Amino acid sequence: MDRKAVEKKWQLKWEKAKFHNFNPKSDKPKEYVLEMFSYPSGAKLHVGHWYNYGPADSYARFKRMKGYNVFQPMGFDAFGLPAENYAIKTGVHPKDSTKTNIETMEKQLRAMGAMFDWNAEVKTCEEKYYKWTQWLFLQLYKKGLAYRKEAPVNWCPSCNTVLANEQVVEGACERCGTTVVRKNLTQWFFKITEYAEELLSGLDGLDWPEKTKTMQKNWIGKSTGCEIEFECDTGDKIRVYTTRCDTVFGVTYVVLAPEHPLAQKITTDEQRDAVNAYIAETSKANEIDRLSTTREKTGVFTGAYCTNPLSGKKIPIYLADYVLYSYGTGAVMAVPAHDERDFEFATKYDLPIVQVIESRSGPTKLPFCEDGIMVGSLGFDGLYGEEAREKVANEIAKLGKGGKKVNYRLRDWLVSRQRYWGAPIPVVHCPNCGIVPVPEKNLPVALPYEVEFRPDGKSPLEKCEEFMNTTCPQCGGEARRDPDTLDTFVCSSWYFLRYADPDNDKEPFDVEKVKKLLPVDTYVGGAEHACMHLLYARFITKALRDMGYLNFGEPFKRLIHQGVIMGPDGNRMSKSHGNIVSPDEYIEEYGSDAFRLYLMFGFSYTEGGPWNDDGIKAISKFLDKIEKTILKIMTYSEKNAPYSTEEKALDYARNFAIQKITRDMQNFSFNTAVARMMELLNAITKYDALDVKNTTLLKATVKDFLLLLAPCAPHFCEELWEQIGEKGFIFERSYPVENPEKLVLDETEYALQINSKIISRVMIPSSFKQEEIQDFVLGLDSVKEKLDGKEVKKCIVVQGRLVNLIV
RNA sequence: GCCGCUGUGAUGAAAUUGGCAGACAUACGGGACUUAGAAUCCCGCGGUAGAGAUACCGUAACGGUUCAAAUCCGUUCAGCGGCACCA
Repeated sequence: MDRKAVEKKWQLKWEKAKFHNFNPKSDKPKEYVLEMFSYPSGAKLHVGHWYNYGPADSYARFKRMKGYNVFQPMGFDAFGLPAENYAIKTGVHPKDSTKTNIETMEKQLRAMGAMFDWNAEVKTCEEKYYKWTQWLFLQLYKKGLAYRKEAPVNWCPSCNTVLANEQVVEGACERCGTTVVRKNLTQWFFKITEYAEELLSGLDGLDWPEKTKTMQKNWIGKSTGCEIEFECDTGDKIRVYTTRCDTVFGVTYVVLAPEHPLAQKITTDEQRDAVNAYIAETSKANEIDRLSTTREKTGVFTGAYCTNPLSGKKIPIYLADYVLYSYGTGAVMAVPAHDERDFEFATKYDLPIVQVIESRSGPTKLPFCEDGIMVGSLGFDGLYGEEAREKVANEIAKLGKGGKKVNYRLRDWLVSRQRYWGAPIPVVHCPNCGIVPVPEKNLPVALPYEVEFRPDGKSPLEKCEEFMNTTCPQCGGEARRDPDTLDTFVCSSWYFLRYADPDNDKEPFDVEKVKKLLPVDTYVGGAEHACMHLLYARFITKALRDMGYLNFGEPFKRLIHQGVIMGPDGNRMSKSHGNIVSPDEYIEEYGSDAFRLYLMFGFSYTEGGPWNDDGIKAISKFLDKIEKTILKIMTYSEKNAPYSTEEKALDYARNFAIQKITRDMQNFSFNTAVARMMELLNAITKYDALDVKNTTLLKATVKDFLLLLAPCAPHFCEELWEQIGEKGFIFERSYPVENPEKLVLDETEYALQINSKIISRVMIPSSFKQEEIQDFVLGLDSVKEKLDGKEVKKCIVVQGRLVNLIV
């Protein structure tokens, strides 16, 4: 078979018949199969794309044959840094390079032969799309879920530009290697923290990899503790957050983050110089240094004191940058005896260490950070762990000095980027009215083409006067636009909704259409998005739901991560490793079906692994053998119809394969599914070698075989389907369903064990029940011989598996 | 440092979730057909001992639970991924 010609032929036929376009009128149950859309890079489709899209498409095709109305769209996550960086390097405008790249990739994706519904295509850099991304921003703003505040950004002093987190590699600029510093700019945020609790609890009901759920859980980082108020001699009140309020009697000092508003206020005159110097010093330190655990702790005494509300003791107040202003209250109570960090700090600055917790088992070695028994804590002595914390927290609440509190590690999502190639933030800054959102009817705020995007310290858009100068929608006076663009993760946080209604120019999507298609039934993509895209998309979905646009809160019911295909050397494929494998030559030589099938067979889908092409030739031969065998068998005339042992065996193999392959396809266990197909082909060949055969059964089996294989080798199977004289597309046919009767054999092989050691295998009638099996086994001569007159104490029978005699 | 995952032949991997370890392939070895084989077909293929039937050992290492462990529990080692002063 000329595979390349055959691929072209069927791709054309499918397209002509609009065979892959979703039919909204169908009464079949819908199945939304989605693969993460790709970034249009200049290079060709790489093995990773193929590995993501090929097998996932086979799944979609399988579901179609199983009777679902499948929707499988594809699009491009087209805004973003790489295009802009490429432009800076070469001078080619991002819009132009992106357009060309999308054209090439689209062509390649079509050549792959996946059943993408190109009618639903979405490109996030097009006005007709980002208009609605901006709309989304405005809705969040209206709801109070988008706000502005000053925040540190990554700044490269050499390139003179803001960097995205992805561009900071080990604390240095990805491009020039200069150490990145912190710089405070006013930034836009989305209040994802508002949904922290639901983002956490919603995970339980999802059919997602446990690993990903755990990562999101840790990222959200719920912590249950207690806030306690310490009153300063100045009258100011310092609230601290702690998860160990049972150690409150061991507090020997209180620490504020250097940015804490009270830091300057409470400082005494003698300490003022030292404190100012310390604050100046720490503000210079960059994020990376500051967050490093190995860094030695530093701090400074403020000269001020406060009072422990429970013990009444006076304790000093320090500033130290090991306390984060952005978490909890930005202040902590230090208990050196029961916290490693406080212990280290107290040791360095010679502060008292007071033990108030005792180990339940063995001696207590300080710092002792586990749960223990309270000591030296007045009326609380003797209490342990959770109960102790409960009682202390209640007491604090009773005193009006705080109480239980839940905190999350999750921070709000910083969405503004001082970059060019993104959706402009639809906001106007008016000298009279302040921040004014652009009215929805004026959307999109179009991204201008003629812009100097080479970095020189300013946001690229800020240099474009035509863009920046506008009038205030509220007062009509002169005003300036916001020069920032939105993080590309904003664009990708709702694209799966737009697929349902991609050409709507009245609204982001028709609510009814989305209700019908969403949520996504199966989402396939890389695990690297666990705490970014997947979390953002969940947040946006919940926010839109609460605004009344959606009737569901979780966008992706089932999630599958394909593994990573590494270079042959076991490293991640990259230019710097020089280990990139291109699919093209393989497709040229063996065809896209063979390549896809090899990807499915050679790797465990969710594991991936180093590339190795040893098996691809074998897959190609497998296809050749199928072709040869099937075409030969289909020429047989149907006359003989014996049905005995061999026929039963073939029928068993056929139905066994149907059962297992169906299960494996459903579970994304593609390697075993293909293995079962090979087994079935082996059974067919074996039967075909007989002199007398039931050609009716054989031909029916062969047809089932083709139907089973079709999702995994679509062009190849369409062609054979036609060649054996069938009408219409093979994908219009139903996937075979096993006949359970044929799976029941007269006899089943059992393993025979004596004292858990296998002594032999025997065939036992399948209909036998426990006792019958036992009697049957004990009656065997070989067993009697082995038992040698010993008494059988116990007989364990595992139906259909084994018999274990304990003597 | 903390959290999570993984560890099975020469190789990619299977194993109905506690029930015959190594399915299905690749590589390798042997044979058939052939002028020839990188084509096709057949046979073998975890290790050790043995001519052989067979026996013993074997799922990173050690220990435990069980009639039965790759699978469950504990300790250790190795690799990968995530988080990284979150009080």
